[in-house]
Amino acid sequence: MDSYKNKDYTIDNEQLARFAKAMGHPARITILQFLASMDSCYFGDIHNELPIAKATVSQHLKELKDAGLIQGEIETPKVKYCINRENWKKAQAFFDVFFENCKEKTSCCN
Amino acid sequence: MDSYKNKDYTIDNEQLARFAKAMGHPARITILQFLASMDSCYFGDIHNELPIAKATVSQHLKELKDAGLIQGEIETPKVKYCINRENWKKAQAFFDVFFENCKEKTSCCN
DNA sequence: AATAATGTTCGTATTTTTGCGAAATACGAA
DNA sequence: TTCGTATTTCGCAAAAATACGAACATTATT
Repeated sequence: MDSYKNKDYTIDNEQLARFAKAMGHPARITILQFLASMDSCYFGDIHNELPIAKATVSQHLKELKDAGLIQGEIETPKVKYCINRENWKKAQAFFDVFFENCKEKTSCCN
Repeated sequence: MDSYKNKDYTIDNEQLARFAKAMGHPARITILQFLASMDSCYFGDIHNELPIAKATVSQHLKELKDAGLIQGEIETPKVKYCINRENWKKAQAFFDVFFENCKEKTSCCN
């Protein structure tokens, strides 16, 4: 009998990967940065920052929303987007912890 | 004449997205965490932590290596992997700056 | 009611990612 | 030289990501 291996990913690792994946495209990084730098942010403003079609921008926004990093609010006839601060902090904490776990170790191979 | 738009992504945003993308899969997060927590880390050890085939592990390692987050060293007949600390710090700095740019603002929509 | 303004959704095409098993590679040991 | 160990590469398939234009939905204005 082979030794048992617990082979599932942890919830935390799944969550961190989810956040990272959402950030894994320059358009989405640009969107997040843009939103993080201002209060009022309509779809059109965001589209204006990017070298891609409206439909594509909309898709990227949907992914960011699904990952929880932003939120949208209809303000007819426009749509106002902004950072979801609660989850933003959560993401920040996840990344912080992740990177802190690689503090100086004496004997790594480099 | 339409107003000119500078529509290229910045190098920094491309780089950050690249790091984020590399971290955008639970297997790769798990690998990075594992490597960050120890000094000696052979392929087999890594494979043992994951619920996927060797070939797939090898692919994920390649992506992490291509993104610059890890490095491998042949130690015949094994291959020893470790965190690339230089780029790790770089990535950490990128994420830090990114998240810090969303400090408290008074009037966001949430 | 027709038009304009603002986004989203649909349909589609292309590329990339994820995953596996089998074959290949490299090399030390028998 | 053949065998076993350790890992990568190959070939393939399925699924997901990226991107676009066209069509649609909504509401404001004429």
